[in-house]
Amino acid sequence: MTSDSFQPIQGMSDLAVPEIHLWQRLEDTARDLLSRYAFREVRTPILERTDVFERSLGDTTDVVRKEMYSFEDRGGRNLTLRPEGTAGVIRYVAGQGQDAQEARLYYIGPMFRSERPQAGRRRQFHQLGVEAIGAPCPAADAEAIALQAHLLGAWGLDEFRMEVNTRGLPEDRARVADGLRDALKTKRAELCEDCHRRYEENPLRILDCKKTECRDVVAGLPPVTSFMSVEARDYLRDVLQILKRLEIPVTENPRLVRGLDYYVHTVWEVTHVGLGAQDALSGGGRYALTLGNKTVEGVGFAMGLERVIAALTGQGMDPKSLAERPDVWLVSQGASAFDENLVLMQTLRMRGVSCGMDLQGRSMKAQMRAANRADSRYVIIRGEHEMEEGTFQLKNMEDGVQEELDMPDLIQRLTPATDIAWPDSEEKK
RNA sequence: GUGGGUGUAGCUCAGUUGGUUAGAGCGCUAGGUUGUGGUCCUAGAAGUCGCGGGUUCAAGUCCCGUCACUCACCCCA
Repeated sequence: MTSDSFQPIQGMSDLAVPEIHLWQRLEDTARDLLSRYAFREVRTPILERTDVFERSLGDTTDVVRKEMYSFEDRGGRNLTLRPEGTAGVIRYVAGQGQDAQEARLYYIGPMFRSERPQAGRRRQFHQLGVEAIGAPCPAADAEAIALQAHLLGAWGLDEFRMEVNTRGLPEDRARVADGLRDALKTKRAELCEDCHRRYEENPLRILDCKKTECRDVVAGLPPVTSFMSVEARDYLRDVLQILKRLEIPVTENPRLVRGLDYYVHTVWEVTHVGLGAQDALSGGGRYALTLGNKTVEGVGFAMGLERVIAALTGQGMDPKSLAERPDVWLVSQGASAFDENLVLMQTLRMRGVSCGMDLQGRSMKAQMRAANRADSRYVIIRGEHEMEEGTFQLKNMEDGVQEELDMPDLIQRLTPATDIAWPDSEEKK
């Protein structure tokens, strides 16, 4: 039933079983790998002053103009739910002064954009972002790209494609726009309606228009780098050279465009074939961001985790298979066995054994069904007979083999790790 | 913000040209086996047919509105 009162608000999802297993695995492997690359986590607030985003993303970008969740708080301050992660991290770094000149930081968390949801696009979505602050040189860019490729590989992603381009220096931006307008002047009539608008507003965008008529026109254009300074071209060349030596497979794409205003020099994007219209798993680049009287330079990328998960499940990864199974399910017949099992369950858990039992005192058949549903490896059965004898039935749920054991043997069987010390005073009450 | 598609049990979906008490499969609960799951058989619980209005003797079915979901555009991860 789709009852409105049980539905999260538009474009926001509850992340729960079974997908949550995949989320947790992604986060675990990411944290592990990022620390191997000497990046440290930072958790900045989800809410920032609106101008933090306006100034860093550029107040002409769509993200700022029409996609932000902004509101006034009780003190009349203008606040915004973060639409991306870089701005907040830069705000943090800028406030740290000298100490953070060479910060290597990552974040994982929710971002908010008030767009119409579709496949691969939510209003609340999650990004893992990496920011290498300082070290404004090609090696830093190459390292970030290498890390990105490593991360995607560690997650088990197969068919992703990494494309690299440059935005050039800030002063190259106008030159590129002018150069493109000039080159397109005679062919304007052949462009689509949207691209007519883009010709004025942002000719760079024409380069990644999906319409065939525009693609034909774009194919005949000189590469954007030809409008840029020698410095910009050399920088890109160096980055690509290092990547080659690191054996990171990337494709140079002179038509790759990235939307946010803060990018300079290297930009890149990762796409995946199985994703539909929103096929970008990740985007990144070098940036220079000015906040207050301070400019922070860095290189980084952000990955859309929903999209990574969509790509992985599209590849056949089953979140259910990642669920942890309990070691033991305790089944009891009779009130005293039930009481003793409650105590045994607690003891087992204290010893590192994962276990569960039916707490409602239902029939044995129902308890066995529950054990099966929980996908438990073993079942411990205690009835009147076992209570009298002081024994336990241990049943292996995979092969159905069942044996009667006393407490020391039972403990032996359930604690594979020898370093778990079982007190021999483990008495039944 | 714009356009298309879809809303019937927890899930996936049937539902004839409007015509009695709205169906199936899976799942769930219980029984067949009063001490044993996963297979099988039987029974049961579970639906304001998204919501509101209209047409009609009669609406899950037709009309209008609305909400939600979904896909795409713009743009972006």
